[in-house]
Amino acid sequence: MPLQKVTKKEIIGKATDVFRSKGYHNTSMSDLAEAVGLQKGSFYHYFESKEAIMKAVLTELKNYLNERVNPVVFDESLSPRERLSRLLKSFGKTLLSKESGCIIGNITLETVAIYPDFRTIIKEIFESWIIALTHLYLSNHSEEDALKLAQQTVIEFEGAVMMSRIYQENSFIQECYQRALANLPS
Amino acid sequence: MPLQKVTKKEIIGKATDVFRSKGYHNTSMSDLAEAVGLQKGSFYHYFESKEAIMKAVLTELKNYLNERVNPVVFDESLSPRERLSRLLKSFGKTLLSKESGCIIGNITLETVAIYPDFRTIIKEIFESWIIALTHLYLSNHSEEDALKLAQQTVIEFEGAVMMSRIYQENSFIQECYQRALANLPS
DNA sequence: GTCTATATCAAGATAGAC
DNA sequence: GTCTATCTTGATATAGAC
Repeated sequence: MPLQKVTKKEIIGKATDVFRSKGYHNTSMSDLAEAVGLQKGSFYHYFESKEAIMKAVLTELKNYLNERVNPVVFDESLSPRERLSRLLKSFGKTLLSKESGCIIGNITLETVAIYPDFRTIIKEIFESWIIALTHLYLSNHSEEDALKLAQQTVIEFEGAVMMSRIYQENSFIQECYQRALANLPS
Repeated sequence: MPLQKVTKKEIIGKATDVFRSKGYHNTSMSDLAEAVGLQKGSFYHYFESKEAIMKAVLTELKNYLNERVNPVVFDESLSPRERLSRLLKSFGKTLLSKESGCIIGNITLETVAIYPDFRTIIKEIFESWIIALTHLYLSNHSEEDALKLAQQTVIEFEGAVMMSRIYQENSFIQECYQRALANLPS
């Protein structure tokens, strides 16, 4: 029996990069197979369709963010500002690449109208992120204001990533981080 | 000689709607032809490729915004706040649809890494918009602040449109308008 | 579990009749 | 200027050998 070349988790990781840089419709099953060193036919042993692998990528992102990234907001040994700083940095590390932008943003605009399943997972990702941010902003804002600020931070994050790709410079994202931090006491 | 069914301008108008709702890669030449009531083969009489029609759509948007939308910022018979309000409304009317979001945002994330020509036109669109917004914000801000606020307004606009599509509600865009208006004296 | 081979279909684009 | 017919390619997906 032949050697197993990859694990499902490894495939999901590589597929994440491919989808982020090429988008959904412009990514072929060959692209995905090649990225993990499999023949196209072999790829179907792990995922039955392109929709299935995309869903697995989104679900893995959601789980990772909920288990490894969002919980930092409850670390009371750190100042709210420090927690926000770490949250934003981790989010960037998980979702962004310098050349390709945000995988969630890229996939959202391309698929939200066509694949309700994708939209559901993406919505959950944004919802937990907004909850985490709201928790931090509550340290010096009313509940209503904290929620609005959290939504605004997410909105600016995605908008800034788009602008950074058009202008090919990072300053928009940096300033977005700074504005978010300015919402908390220093 | 056969009847001419459509003009180039009409095609560009219909194609704008199709590209906005289906994106670039998921739009086929058949989709475009069908939208204007032509056979696929006939469509090539007007545009030699999908890239060409997309470029024409972006260029037309750019020209329309520069000639018909952005100039409102120089209408000194109106208050800066009223001018901003009209500018934002016209931008929305030109670029957005309730179901499909912003054509510029949609096309940007999908093509910016692949088609430098698209990126050039899109960048010009954002640049003129930022210039127009900066002009308005100059009425009560320093040059540096006005530019930052203008960039922030654009960023929030695109981010808010994305969020409004995920959550399927309009409030994000409304609040984005309100925040922009709050930058000017009432 | 991986491979090669292949079925099926739709895409972008062209040719030529009217 | 529009049509039908067609070429060519690349896509998703499946079948079956090893």
